[in-house]
Amino acid sequence: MAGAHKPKQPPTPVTKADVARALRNVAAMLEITGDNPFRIRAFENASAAIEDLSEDLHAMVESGELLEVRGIGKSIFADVKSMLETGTFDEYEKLRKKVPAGILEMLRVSGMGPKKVKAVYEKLDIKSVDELEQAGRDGKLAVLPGFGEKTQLNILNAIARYRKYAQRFLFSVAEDEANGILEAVRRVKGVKHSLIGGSLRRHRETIGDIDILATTDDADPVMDVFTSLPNVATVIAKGPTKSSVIMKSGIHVDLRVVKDDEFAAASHYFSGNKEHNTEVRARAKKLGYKLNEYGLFEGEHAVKIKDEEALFAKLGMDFIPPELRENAGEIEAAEEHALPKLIEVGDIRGTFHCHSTYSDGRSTLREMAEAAKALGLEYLGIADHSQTAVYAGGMDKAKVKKQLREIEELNQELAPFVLFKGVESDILLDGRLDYDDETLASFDHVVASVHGQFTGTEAQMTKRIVTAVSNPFTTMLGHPTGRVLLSRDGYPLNLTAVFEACAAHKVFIEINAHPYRLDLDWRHLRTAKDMGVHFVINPDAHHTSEIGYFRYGVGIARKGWLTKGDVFNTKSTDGVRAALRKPRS
DNA sequence: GCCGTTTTCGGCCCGACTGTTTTCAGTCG
Repeated sequence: MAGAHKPKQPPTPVTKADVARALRNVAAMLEITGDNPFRIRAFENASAAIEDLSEDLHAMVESGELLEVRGIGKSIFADVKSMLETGTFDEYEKLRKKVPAGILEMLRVSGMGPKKVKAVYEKLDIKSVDELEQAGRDGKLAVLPGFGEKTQLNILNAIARYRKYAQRFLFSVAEDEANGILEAVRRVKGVKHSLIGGSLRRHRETIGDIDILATTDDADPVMDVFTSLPNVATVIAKGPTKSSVIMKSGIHVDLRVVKDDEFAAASHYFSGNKEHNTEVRARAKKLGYKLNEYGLFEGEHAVKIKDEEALFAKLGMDFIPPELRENAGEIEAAEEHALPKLIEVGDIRGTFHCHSTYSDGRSTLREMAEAAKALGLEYLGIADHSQTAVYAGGMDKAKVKKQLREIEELNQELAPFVLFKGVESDILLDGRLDYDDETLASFDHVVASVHGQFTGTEAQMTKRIVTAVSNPFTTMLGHPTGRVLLSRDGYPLNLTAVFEACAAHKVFIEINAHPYRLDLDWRHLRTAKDMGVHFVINPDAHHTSEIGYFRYGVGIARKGWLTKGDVFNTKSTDGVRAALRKPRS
């Protein structure tokens, strides 16, 4: 019966992101209809669980494996299955009839929660952000019960901010802003500890807002300094323990202030994602404690904790590095003493995939080499664009010869520092590389990358990349999915097939560390590693100032649970040289 | 709706700030 009204098979395959969005929308609509809060959370949790899956969703539903994922029970499993097969599910359709489409958008306006959205919808028939703005201008919001002049003004301001800054910020941009604020906070007399928390400390690839934590016995001066920083555009809230501002850049910043002996609990509290924190607090409760941002409590009395390490120990866990605090299995691993020893920036001894003035780089080979040396690196892999990349000044064969000669001369002069000879070869439409074998053989390494014609189907793009990876001259797969953060999704790809090919042909998968890319995504690293893939962290530098980007890639590698041994460019120069001399078949 | 050394029912994390309130609801993280 119900099936008769279901839409037909959707025209495009339903993706993981589609399912996660649908579940999140269900949660939002349930909030507005005033459903059981725990039921709402179940849908939110399920949405997050689906979003973080690294394996193929269709396969997991097919095999029933999805039921093993924490947060997915029988009911939501059925919803997901229905969504994959028909494009929707009953609960979703039922709610969509009750809650008009534009209403969910209003939830994204800061200060508009489910109750207020429901109130303006029911009392004023407001169904969109546009209508909400109009009502505010007409003074209609202020007269609603529970609303007032101030609330109306706040909503109008929040709409303006929502319009201007609906987007997120690159990690690198947010980090620079946060460091500036942190410095100012640290200079305030009486501040003992301070740190950048939140998603920045977890090294997320994009950042919604900045969280800063400071400890002092006298909060007022810190809050005064913070809320009157020259780059602050608006003060949203100011209290003795928490203040919020919007910077001129549009980034929202929270400052939390606690007492010095509360630092350990607070720094944990302000670093994990919501799910990690909820989970750890539940663990604490089970052990008879209460955990909040001020400490770990046994009844009324606070347990003395010196640092985060001691806090985890009290809860029967090893220290969980901040990057892992995403509730992705780290809590269980910490209890079983099974967390990996994560790679560190200092483990990196050189890096590859760097451009020079031979293609679209802005620094010469010599400048690049000297900058790498100054960073303490032992080697640098040059990989300028290949001849098809005309837009980027790609090298024809004559230019390649000239560059290789210049590199050899520089190596004589700069030894023991080494420039490795390489190229970033375009992967052509049929998967071939961009030079004849003789030219390819003259390089120490070949980074194979897709730079154009992204519009193929998943099957076509996968075949194209697998073909390139199977080429005996390919050493590394550059920016594997081609995404550009905040602007472009990657091309459709069967990553499982790509990982298989890379493992089989011993091709390194690049973690492109350029702050705009951070590709491969950290969510896939564990799966790839389990399939036997090794990685290389490359800055994709086009200027001397960009070589150091590899540290962003290390952050991503850490989020993906990688160790020093998983990453090629932690090897010494000799180790790298030996590995690059792989047999050409 | 999910989950289980609290195990198939009965729980489910915790606190700060604002604005509209005469004691607290709503929102946020």
